[in-house]
Amino acid sequence: MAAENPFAKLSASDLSAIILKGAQMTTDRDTGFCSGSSETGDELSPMDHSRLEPHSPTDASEDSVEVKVTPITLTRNKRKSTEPSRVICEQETGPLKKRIRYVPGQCKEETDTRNPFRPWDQQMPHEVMPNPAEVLIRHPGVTTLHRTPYDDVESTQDEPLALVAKKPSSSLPAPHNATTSHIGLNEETNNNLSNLQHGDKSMKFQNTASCSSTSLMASMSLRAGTSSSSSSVGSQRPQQRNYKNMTRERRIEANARERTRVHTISAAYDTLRKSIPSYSNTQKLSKLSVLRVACSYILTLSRMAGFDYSADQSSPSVAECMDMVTKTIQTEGKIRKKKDE
DNA sequence: TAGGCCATCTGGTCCT
DNA sequence: AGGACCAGATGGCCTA
Repeated sequence: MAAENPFAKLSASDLSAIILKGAQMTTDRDTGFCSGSSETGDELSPMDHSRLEPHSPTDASEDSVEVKVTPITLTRNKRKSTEPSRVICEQETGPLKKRIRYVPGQCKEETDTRNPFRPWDQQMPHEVMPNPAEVLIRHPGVTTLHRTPYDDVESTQDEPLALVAKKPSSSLPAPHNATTSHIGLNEETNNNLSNLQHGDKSMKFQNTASCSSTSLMASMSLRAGTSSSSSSVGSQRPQQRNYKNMTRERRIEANARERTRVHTISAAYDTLRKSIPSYSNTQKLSKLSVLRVACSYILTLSRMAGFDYSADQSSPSVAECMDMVTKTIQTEGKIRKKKDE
């Protein structure tokens, strides 16, 4: 039962029309776009808005209605914590970027194969992209919620940070000393120290062991599998497990799988992002915007093919769909601006 | 500087 | 039992 391709019915004129529409849209917006507060030319009239609202997936009210975000009490400022989230060591060099952004133009040669909808793109959507999970290279200063960065010259950045075997520091630092650097500690010790600072829920991992500084030191030798300086704590300590009796190693493996899974999803978003018309080459639509634009874009194409994929089966005209997708791209483009490169 | 967006870790649940 | 999927929590980056 092969699925019928609805776009197979598109005539050459239809395809050229929508391609031209998209190309014109991108070129027009590229030249005229500025910040939402200052731009005037691209603004739609209220009439246009009222006309298009019923079909627009970008209706802001959708979020407020369907996704009721109840304010969380006792929520502290993400960036203005009263106490430092972690101890910054002077030895930490380089930017503390959490992740390294992938810039296509820096990794591939310039080509002439361009998407008619996104003429600035360096490649066509169908080109095979490397698995982002494999491309991802972590910066030595990468910090995550449950890990603090460390500076180990023996660590290899080719591996996921969580899987890099760490050697214990030759000298044991005082765990509760505010001036103590995390540098040189192994991963689990960093976890513990971070947990202590953040009061994180992941301290469940410590349920089987006391959360004292002694256990922190013990975990250091446990993880490293050595008895260098903390052998006095006990070399026969059982492997730490969480509430599900999951070992630390299995937790790390699960984390890696989860990262791969999320990276796969992100890659799919990137593919979809390349497959839809966008506002300009200086912007990167958010995932939510990508979904919104894609929905309106698909609806437009389906209407051109003679189908009606609208949620309310209102059978909007192709012209209305064109306006809708244009407005969606405009609206979503204003939501987020990427700084000029 | 507040807020949006994202990546990451983690635990819970479901499925094979 | 283990993996996939999901949601919550949290910190970093970026922008208005």
